[in-house]
Amino acid sequence: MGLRLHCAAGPLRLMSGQNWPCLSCSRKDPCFMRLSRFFLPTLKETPTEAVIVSHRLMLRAGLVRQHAAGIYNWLPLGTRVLQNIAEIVREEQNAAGAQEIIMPTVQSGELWKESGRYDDYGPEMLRIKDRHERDMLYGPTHEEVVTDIFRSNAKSYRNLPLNLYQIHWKFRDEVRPRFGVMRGREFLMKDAYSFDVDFERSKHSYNQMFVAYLRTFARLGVKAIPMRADSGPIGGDMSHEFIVLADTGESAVFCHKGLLEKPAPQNVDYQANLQPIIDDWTSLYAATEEKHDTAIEAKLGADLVKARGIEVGHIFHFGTKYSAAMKASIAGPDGQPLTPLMGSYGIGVSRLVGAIIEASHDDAGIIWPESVAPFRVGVINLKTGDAACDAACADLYAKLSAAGISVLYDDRDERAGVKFADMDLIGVPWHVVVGPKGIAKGQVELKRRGAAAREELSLEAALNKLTAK
RNA sequence: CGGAGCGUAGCUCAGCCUGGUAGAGCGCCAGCUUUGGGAGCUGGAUGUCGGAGGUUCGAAUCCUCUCGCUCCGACCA
Repeated sequence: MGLRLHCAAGPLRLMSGQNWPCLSCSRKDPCFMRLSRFFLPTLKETPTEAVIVSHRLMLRAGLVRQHAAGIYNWLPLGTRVLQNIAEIVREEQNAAGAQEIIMPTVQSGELWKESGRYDDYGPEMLRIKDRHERDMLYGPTHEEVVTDIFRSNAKSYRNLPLNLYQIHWKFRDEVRPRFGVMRGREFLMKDAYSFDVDFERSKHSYNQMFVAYLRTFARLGVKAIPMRADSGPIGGDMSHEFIVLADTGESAVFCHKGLLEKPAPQNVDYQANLQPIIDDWTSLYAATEEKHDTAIEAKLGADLVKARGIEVGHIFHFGTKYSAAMKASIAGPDGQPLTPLMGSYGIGVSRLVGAIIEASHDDAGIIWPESVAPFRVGVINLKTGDAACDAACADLYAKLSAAGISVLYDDRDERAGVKFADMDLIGVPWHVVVGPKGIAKGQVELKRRGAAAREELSLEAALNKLTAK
């Protein structure tokens, strides 16, 4: 069997917009790995610096290591999860009509002086001087840059509508970074920016992102509830935060229980009027701690859900704030200058890794939703060196891989307990346990991570079951 | 940025008060024994005791400065 260790994931993958079958590299074949060759430094004990469960588990499961306060190295396992999340975000952005670009991480301060934010932004912005003493900065957000791209390249209303997005690293010099990647200083974010000719079109762009977000979070395996957020002077009702519900969330949230069961929109035509979908979701009460209304909640009675949540997305319309300040006007249909209306739409990609763990874990470790799991299936060889076990595992490994399923094969010469513990800790969704007793009867065990039950079945039956998904 | 605390082996921590030349458990390496939920025994490797300066015959320990990290608060994708 050809062992293809090609998944040395590169950061460039995060920037690409192509739909490769392998989420971790440019190869067309699926990713799989023998654990004996995979760089997975797991920890039995919890490092003292980690306080919340997702941070603890990310360190213990070997996803990340801290480099400096609020700045992390992503190890192979964490990188795979991050890339899986980014890929789902990317697919849904593309489906909604947004186009991927890459803007600089280091920006010129000049643009920020134009918009007025160079002075307004404060010490959260990391300011840098280059060798010529020019004011540079590590981008905390990209409204200025994208507006500059727009004004110097879009000429006419015919270029609209336009929605440009990137999945890129940002830096905000938080006073107090904490909670691991949930509130780091450097973080991976999807940020999209829409340009439209008038309010109605702009609202449609907003609605497109709203729907794309509902679908994105559903695919990521989390419940994210849209909640009305502060919108500033121009936004009207066009500002929403998307909050993942998790018991350990940082802030309290209140919502109608109907929102919890509402399925994400299917087969969306993004050109059609999306307003009914938005109205359907926003008609039910949902509010964060700061904005909640006890009078409304009293009327909801048993329909009220009190929970805790983590903000993972934020969309808002801000009209001509930047396009006007930066003189980004184009020719309108009547030949007169037209200042486009803009919106911006963020998803905290690296924060989502933490948020998903907060929402999905148990005492033994992480429980990944299948869509973001670093590997879909873990094959546990209980007795490495036993001819029958080795052969069965090799067979499973090859066939699962051939079927396009990412698989992690624990071929290490370790005790059973260590293998079970590690596989639970890193949260692989499906475990196939191959031991000498079972193999003698032609059987293996199939177990779903998080479920107590194990199913004994033949090797073929296990394969069929896993490849049928 | 206000308040508090911590830096000793890869991880968790003891030693510091009362100075005497570096420790434990886990992990790692080798061997044996084990083998279905983080095994047992034997042997081994590993530290500029965060850094700099000072006091002293002698500093992980006392003093000064400095860097880093964490927690609580205010603030945020």
